Amino acid sequence: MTAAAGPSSLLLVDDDPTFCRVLGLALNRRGFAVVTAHGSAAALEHARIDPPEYAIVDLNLAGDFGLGLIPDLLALDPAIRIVVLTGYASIATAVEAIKLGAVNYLAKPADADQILAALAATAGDPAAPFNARPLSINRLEWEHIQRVLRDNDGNISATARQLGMHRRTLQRKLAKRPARL
Amino acid sequence: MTAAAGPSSLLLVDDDPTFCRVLGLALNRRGFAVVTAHGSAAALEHARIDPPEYAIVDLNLAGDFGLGLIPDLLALDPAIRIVVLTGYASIATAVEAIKLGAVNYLAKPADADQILAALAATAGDPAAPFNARPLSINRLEWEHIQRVLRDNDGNISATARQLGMHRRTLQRKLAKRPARL
DNA sequence: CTAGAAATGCGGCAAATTGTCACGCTTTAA
DNA sequence: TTAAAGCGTGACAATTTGCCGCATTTCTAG
Repeated sequence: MTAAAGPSSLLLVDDDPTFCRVLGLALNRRGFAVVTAHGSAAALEHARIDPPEYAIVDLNLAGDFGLGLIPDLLALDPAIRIVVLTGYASIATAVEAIKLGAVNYLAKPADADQILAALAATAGDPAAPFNARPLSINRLEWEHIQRVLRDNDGNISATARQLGMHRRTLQRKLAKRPARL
Repeated sequence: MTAAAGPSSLLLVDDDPTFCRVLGLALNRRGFAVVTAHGSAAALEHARIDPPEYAIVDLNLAGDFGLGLIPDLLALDPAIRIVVLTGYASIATAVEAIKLGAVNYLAKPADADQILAALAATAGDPAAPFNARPLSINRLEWEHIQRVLRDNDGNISATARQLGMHRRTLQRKLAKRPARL
């Protein structure tokens, strides 16, 4: 990675402007020329004009624009290395994404280093270098809770239901960690 | 599938003789010429003598022990349609399996019909089933553990350290999960 | 406007999980 | 061939979770 000759171009597709901006900045700081798009149409438009080297596609709850976007992007340029990122990960969609041509598939939350490693991953190379230290179990749990909580507009009961955990337990977890990241 | 011209040959690779026999019978009843192998070596031997049309590879151990079998089989005959079946399902290994050339990846328990559907699946032509639900806390934790464990080549002590959890606890989690899911 | 439904924030207790230490036994490295 | 690291296991205390109930406070129709 980290091209020695000029910055690599990267197309970031995600509905959420905040997430887009944060991740975009982090990638920028690591030497990528980042372009963001908030939908398939905009993403394809960008790619048509100037096909990027890499693409990060976020599958949010909104329809299936994410998976369908993969072959569309590859049709414009088969060399684009696409990584799928989603908070609603499932094995079924992971398999589908890879079959459609994505080079990797990550479940949120994923930090910039994990994403870079995913972009660099080569097919079936178990000896791939791993540099990023993984999130602790607790941290991972916290991130996930926050994300789902946000999706539910702060509704604790609904969040607990979706997470398969008791409402009381969720309350206690939230109370125990007022602020931290 | 239901092959139109004669029984299709299928290689079933699984350590567990009982599971092998049960599934083998079920597939036989559906018109497949089933050959079973209880290990990579035996599987490759069978495949070398007479490459099957289909193969079902069971990953009984977390990690890439079984995954390595995929390229080996495809090297003998690139036309083999391989489905990976495992009780230790995780997104990380699913992605790896597909990249290595498997046509599908299923989590146990799966019945014969599901497996047949998986064998028949064509690359990216069916509408992707999009699971519009976030992962449960337990599921997310499991996926993460699998990923880190893989990064550490199965080293439980190192994985526990990185995850900020006690080795004993990790062992208990690993021992408990495979039974379910 | 108002009754019923849903959500919230507690307290408490039993059940399950985790942290921790200890011991014997393989691998792996030096 | 030692020394260091890892693995599997048992046991017991410390925490955490599941699950009850209940008093308030929001929604959400009718």
